[in-house]
Amino acid sequence: MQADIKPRWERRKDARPQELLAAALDLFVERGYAATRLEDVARRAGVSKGTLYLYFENKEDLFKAVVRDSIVQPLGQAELDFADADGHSADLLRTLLMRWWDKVGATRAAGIVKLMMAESGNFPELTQFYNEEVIERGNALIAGVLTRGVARGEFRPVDPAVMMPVLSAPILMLMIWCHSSSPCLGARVDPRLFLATFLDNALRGLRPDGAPEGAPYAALPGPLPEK
Amino acid sequence: MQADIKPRWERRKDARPQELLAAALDLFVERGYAATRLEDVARRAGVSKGTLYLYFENKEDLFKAVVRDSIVQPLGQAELDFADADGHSADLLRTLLMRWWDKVGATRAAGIVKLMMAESGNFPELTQFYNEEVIERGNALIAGVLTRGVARGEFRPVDPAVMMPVLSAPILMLMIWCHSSSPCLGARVDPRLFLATFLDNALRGLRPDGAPEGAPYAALPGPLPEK
Amino acid sequence: MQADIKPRWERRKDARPQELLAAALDLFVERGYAATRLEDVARRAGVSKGTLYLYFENKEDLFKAVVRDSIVQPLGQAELDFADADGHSADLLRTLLMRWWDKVGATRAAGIVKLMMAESGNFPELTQFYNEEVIERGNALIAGVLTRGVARGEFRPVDPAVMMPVLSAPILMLMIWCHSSSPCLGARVDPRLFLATFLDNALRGLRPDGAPEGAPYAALPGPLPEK
Amino acid sequence: MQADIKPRWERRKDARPQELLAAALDLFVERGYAATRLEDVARRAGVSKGTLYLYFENKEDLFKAVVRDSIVQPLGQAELDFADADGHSADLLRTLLMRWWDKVGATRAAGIVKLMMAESGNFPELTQFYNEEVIERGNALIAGVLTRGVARGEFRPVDPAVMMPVLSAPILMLMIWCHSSSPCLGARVDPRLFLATFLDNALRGLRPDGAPEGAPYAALPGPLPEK
DNA sequence: GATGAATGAGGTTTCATTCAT
DNA sequence: AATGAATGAAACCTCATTCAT
Repeated sequence: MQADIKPRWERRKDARPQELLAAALDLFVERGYAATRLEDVARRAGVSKGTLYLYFENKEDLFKAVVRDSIVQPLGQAELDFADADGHSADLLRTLLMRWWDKVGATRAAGIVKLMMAESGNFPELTQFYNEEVIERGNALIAGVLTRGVARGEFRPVDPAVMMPVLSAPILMLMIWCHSSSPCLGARVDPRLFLATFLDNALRGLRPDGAPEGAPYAALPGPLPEK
Repeated sequence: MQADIKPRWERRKDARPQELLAAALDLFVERGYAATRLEDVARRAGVSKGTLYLYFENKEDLFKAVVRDSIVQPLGQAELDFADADGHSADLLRTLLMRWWDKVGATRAAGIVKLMMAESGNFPELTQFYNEEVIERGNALIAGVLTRGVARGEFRPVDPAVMMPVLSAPILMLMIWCHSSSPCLGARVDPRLFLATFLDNALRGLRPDGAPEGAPYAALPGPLPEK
Repeated sequence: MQADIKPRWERRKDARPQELLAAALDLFVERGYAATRLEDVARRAGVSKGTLYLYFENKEDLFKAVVRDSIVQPLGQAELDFADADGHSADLLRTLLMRWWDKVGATRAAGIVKLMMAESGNFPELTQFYNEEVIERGNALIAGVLTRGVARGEFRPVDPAVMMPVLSAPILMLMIWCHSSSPCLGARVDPRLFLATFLDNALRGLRPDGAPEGAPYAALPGPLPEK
Repeated sequence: MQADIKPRWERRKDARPQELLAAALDLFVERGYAATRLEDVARRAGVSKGTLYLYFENKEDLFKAVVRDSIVQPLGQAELDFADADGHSADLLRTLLMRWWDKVGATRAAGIVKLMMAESGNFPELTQFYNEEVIERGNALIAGVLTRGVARGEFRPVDPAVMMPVLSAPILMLMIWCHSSSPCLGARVDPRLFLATFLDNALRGLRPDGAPEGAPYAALPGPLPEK
C-alpha cells in the first residue's frame, strides 16, 4: 500500500518517459519524423539531450514508443473490448469506432497517420513496425467485427476483406483532416457529425435483408442531414 | 522543316529542364521534399549536381517549377475550359473533374498533394506559393462552377463557399490514396469507379427541386453499386 | 579557494571560446575572411568542425566575436581612459595611442584592419558592423581628445573633424605595415620609433601659439633622428 | 599604310584581350582576386566564359596579364625614362613619381596594390610573380635614382637601400587610400596636394649640405600648407 | 575563333549519437 | 540518473575549368 509513495524526485523519474513521449508526439506530429530534432524533444520535456538516450535507444526507438503509447495501446484495448463483447454487432462496431475516436482520433496521435503516410517510404524499418503493429491489427479488428456480425446473422453476408477498407478509409481521412493545417483544405468538417453520419449510413448498408429497419442499424431518423 | 534540326547537344539543352523536372517529380513524390537530395535528382536525370543549378536556382525553385509544370499548368487549362464553357453546369463539372483526374490525379503529380500536406509546416515559403498558385485557384474554379450553375438555375441554390470543400475533398483523398504506397491502407480503390460514383451522387444532390431527374445529373442507372 | 576547481571538461568548456577566437584571429589575419575555412579554425583550436558551431552561430558571428574580442574591447577601455582623464591633452593623446598600440597595434589583431580594407566590399553586413563598432567609435574617440584639448586651450584651435584622419592614418598604416608579409614592402619600420616620431611631430603641430615649447608637446630632443 | 585597315570583326578580335583585361582589372580591384568570378569578367567584356580561355590559360594567367598591362608596362616606361635621363636627379625623381601617379596611381590599377597586400598570402605563385615583376623592379628604380643622385653630388650621401622605402611608402599608402571605399577611413586626401607636399619635403631632405636651397629641391614656397 | 553546357571538388551548416564527468 | 560538449557524416550550393559543337 506504500508502493507508490516515493520521494518527489523519484516520482519525477518515473514520469520522465511519459513526459518525453508527450513531447515527442507533439513534435513528430507538428514537424514530421525526419524534421523533428531530438534536442527539441528533450528541451520540450525539460531534460537534456543525453537523458533522452537513457530511455530510448535512438530516434526510431523513440518513435516506436510514441506509436505504441498513443496508438497500439488503445488498439489493444479495442481488441479486448471486442473479445469481451456479447451484444449486437452493430452496437459493437459503433462502440469500437466511437471509443477509437475518443482515444486516438480526437487526440494529437491522429497526426501520426498523416506522418506515416508521407514519410514511410524513407524509413522501411518504421514502416514494417507500423504495418505489423497498427495497420494489420486494426484491419484484423474491423474484419473480425464484420466476420462476427455475418456469422451471427446480424450483418448481411459481405466479404469482410472487401468491406473492411470501406469502413476504415473514412476514419483515416477524418484523422488526417483534423490534423492538417493549411494546404489540405480549409474544409473544416465537424468530426462528431461526420462520424454519426458515416456510421449510420454504413450500418444501414450492413443490415441483412429482412431484418427490421431502425435500431441498432439506423441511429439517425429520417433523411441524413445534408452535410 | 529544317527549323528544328539542331546540333545534338543543343537539343539536349532544350530537353534538360523537362528531364530534370521529371526526375524531380519522381523523387519529391517518392521521398518528400526535405528528404530528396538534389544530387539524386541530377543523377536520375543523367546529369551532375552542378548542371541542375544551371536550370534552377535552388531546391525551392526546382520544387516550384515542378508544381508549376505538373499542377499549375493543368489548372490553367481547366480555367480556360471553364471560361469557354457554354453547356449545362452539371456536364461542365463532370468534364472538369474527369480531365483533372486524367491530367493530374492519375499521374505522379498527385503525390505532390500528399507531400504538401505533410511538409508544408516546415517550409513556409513553399506553403505560400502552393496556397496562392494551387489551393486558391483550384478552390476558386470549383466555386466558380457552382456559382455559374446556381445563377443559371442548373444547380439548387447552395452557398458555393460551403459546398466547394465537399466537392474537392473526395478528389484530394483519391489522389492521396492512389499515391500512397504502404501504410495508408491496402484499400485499393478503383479510381474511375470512385469518381463515377462520387460525381453521380454529388450531382444528384445539386439538382434543383423540380428539375427532371436523370441526365445530366444522374449518370449511373438504378442503385449505386456498393463501393 | 575551491571556487574555480571544476571538472576538467568544464574548465575546457570555459576556455573553448577563447581558444576558438585565438585560432580564428590567426587564420582570418593570415588568409583573409573569405579564404579562411571554418574547419581549419576548428582544427587549429583542437576541436572538430561541429564544435565551433556550439559557440558561434556561423562564420559571420565568429568574425564579429573576433573583432569584439580583439578590437572593440580595447577600444572600450580607451574610451574609459578618456573619460577618466584629467591631465594635459597632449599627454592624454600620447597615452591613448601608445596603449592602443600595445593592446591592438602590436598584436595580431592589427591584421583585421588590412583584412577589412580588402574584403569589406564583399560582405556588407560585416562592413556595417565594423563601421559602427570600430571606425565610428575610434574616430569619435580621437575627435573627442582634440575637442577636449582645444576647449582647454591645450591645443591650437583646429577643426577636430579635419585633424582626426591626419592623426589616425599613420596609425592605421603602421598597423598594416607590421602585419603585411610579402608584397607590401620589405620596408621594415621600427614601430616604436615610428610612433615616437609621429607623436612628437603631431603634438608639436598642435601646440597653441604662445604656449611654451617642449614638454608636453615635444618629447624628442633636438633634430628628429633620420629614420 | 593599309596595315591597320581590317574588317570590323577582325579589329574586334584584336581588341578582345584588351577588353578582357579592362574588365578583369575592374573586377579584381572591386572584389579582390579570389572573389572575382571569371564568368563575370567574361560577361563584362561581352564574351562568353569559354572565350576567356582562348586568351588566357587560367585565372592566374589572367591576373598576371592584368598586372603586366597595368603596372609592369608603365614601370618599364619609367625604367626607360630613367635610362634616358640627363637632367638633375631631383627633377628626375619628381618627374618619375608624377608620371607614375598619372599612369598608375590615379587609375584603377592602383587597386592592385591593395589586393596583393591582402591576398598575396593565399596565392604564392602570384606573390612570387608580383615581387619579381613589380616590387623588386620598382624598388630598384627608386634606389637607382638615389644612387645616381648621390653619385652626381645632387643628393646628400644617403644609403639608397635605407632611403628607398621612405620614398615608396607614402606613394603606396596614397594608392591604397584612393582605392579604399568604406572602412579604411573617410580621410579623403587630395592626391595632388599630398604628392606635391610629400615630394617637396622629401627633396628638401635630400639636398646636399651646401647646395643652394630652392629649386630643384624645394618647389613649394614658404611654409608648407597645413595638410 | 567562339560558345555555353557540363563537371565535381570544396565550402558552410545541421543534427543524431556518444561519452566523460 | 543526468548532463551537455564533442563528433563527423551528409546536405546544399559555388565556380574554375573543360570540351563538343
